[in-house]
Amino acid sequence: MATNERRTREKARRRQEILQAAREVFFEKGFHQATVDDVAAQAEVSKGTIYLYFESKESILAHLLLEGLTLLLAQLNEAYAADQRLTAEERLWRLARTYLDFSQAHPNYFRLMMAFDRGRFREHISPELYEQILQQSMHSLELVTQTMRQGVQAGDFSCDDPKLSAGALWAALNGVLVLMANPLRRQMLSVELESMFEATMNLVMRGLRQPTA
Amino acid sequence: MATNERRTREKARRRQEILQAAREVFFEKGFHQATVDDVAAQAEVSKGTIYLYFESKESILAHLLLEGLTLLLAQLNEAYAADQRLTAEERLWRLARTYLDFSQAHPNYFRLMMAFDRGRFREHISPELYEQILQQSMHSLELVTQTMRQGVQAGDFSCDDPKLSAGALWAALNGVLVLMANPLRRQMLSVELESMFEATMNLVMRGLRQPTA
DNA sequence: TGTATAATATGACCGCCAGTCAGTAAATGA
DNA sequence: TCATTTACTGACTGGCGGTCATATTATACA
Repeated sequence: MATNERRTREKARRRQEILQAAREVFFEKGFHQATVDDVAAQAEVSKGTIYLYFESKESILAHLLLEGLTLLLAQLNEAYAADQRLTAEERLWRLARTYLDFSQAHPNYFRLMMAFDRGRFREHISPELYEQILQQSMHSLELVTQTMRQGVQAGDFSCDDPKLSAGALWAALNGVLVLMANPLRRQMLSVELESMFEATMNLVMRGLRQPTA
Repeated sequence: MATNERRTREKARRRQEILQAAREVFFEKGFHQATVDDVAAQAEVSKGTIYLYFESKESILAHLLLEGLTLLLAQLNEAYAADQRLTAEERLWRLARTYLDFSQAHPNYFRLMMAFDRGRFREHISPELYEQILQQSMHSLELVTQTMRQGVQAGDFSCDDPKLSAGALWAALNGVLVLMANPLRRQMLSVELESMFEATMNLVMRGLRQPTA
């Protein structure tokens, strides 16, 4: 009896349809403006059905975030593995550039990531989902940490703790991307994202090259 | 007739009472959990009265943010002006440390500042208030920029654009403070805020000292 | 002091929305 | 064909931000 199998498939498809509808509605109107009824209408199901597939509005958003993280991780992986002969510094630049590009190409996903760090999600989603989200970002960070180690081993970098340095780079980039996402901040600093990105990366890179005091 | 004067005074006092109540309620329960009725109850007025003094729930929050920014600016000013003989590098460390301390001593104010950067306020508050908030942060940043200039003039730093470097430092610190505010992120990185702060500052400082390529 | 007027405060009420659940429809299997 | 499980529906509920007609209090003036 292949019925069950088909059922499972159809259920997964319906779930994807809802997620697709949510992506369109949330990214179009913004999470707060968009209502679950909007999503239901877009997905051409009733509101009740939404809640058969997702536990809450926030949970839908969290699944979108997971999508975004998976996409980002894929791109970072690609950047990381593209050329085996890259120096650590070149690799860091590539990873950072990939992150920058991602934030520009998928601002909505990026916003979700930043919202996650601010901790609004935790209370509204299952621990399992939360764990998955965390895992994805840990994998991404691991690529940076590995590159730090590579740099230390090659004698290019001198840092006591690669993980710490990776975290610092990550945090700094987050800060830049969030800050420069605001048009009025750009105006206030009279500078565009690209310049700020390069300035920050240069500062950090020079710091990494320098011998530890 | 001094009646009007007294009226004005009492109105300002009532406004402060509501703000005080909002501070307690919002910081205790969190902005989203707290209701305007909660604030009204705490302030011992009716809900309607709240709306005689503030245009919206978000507007109250924005005024609290302004409070926080004013407090921060005062502390930064103090740190900046404390000792005239400080080198630029020492000053930057003091300013950064002051910011760090502020974020720890007043996490709720700090959260508001970060929320502001995410841009959720703009639609809900008056342009004037928005402008004031922006002004406060510009003043704060100006202290950092000035210090950068000092460093360049003294020959300690070599950076093309002091404002840009100030922005980079600011953004990086924001990133660190936001990231490390999340307990699970600290766990993920197996590091505490203090270490991350110093690591990031060291990276940036070394970058500033280095001659530009 | 009494009364008209203005300033202030109130809380019942409205519209909106996330989330629920009793009921309906469709698919399955015997 | 009919019983049972599965999938779906949308009217309804509770809660909250915000409003406004009404009440209360303070002031001005005779």
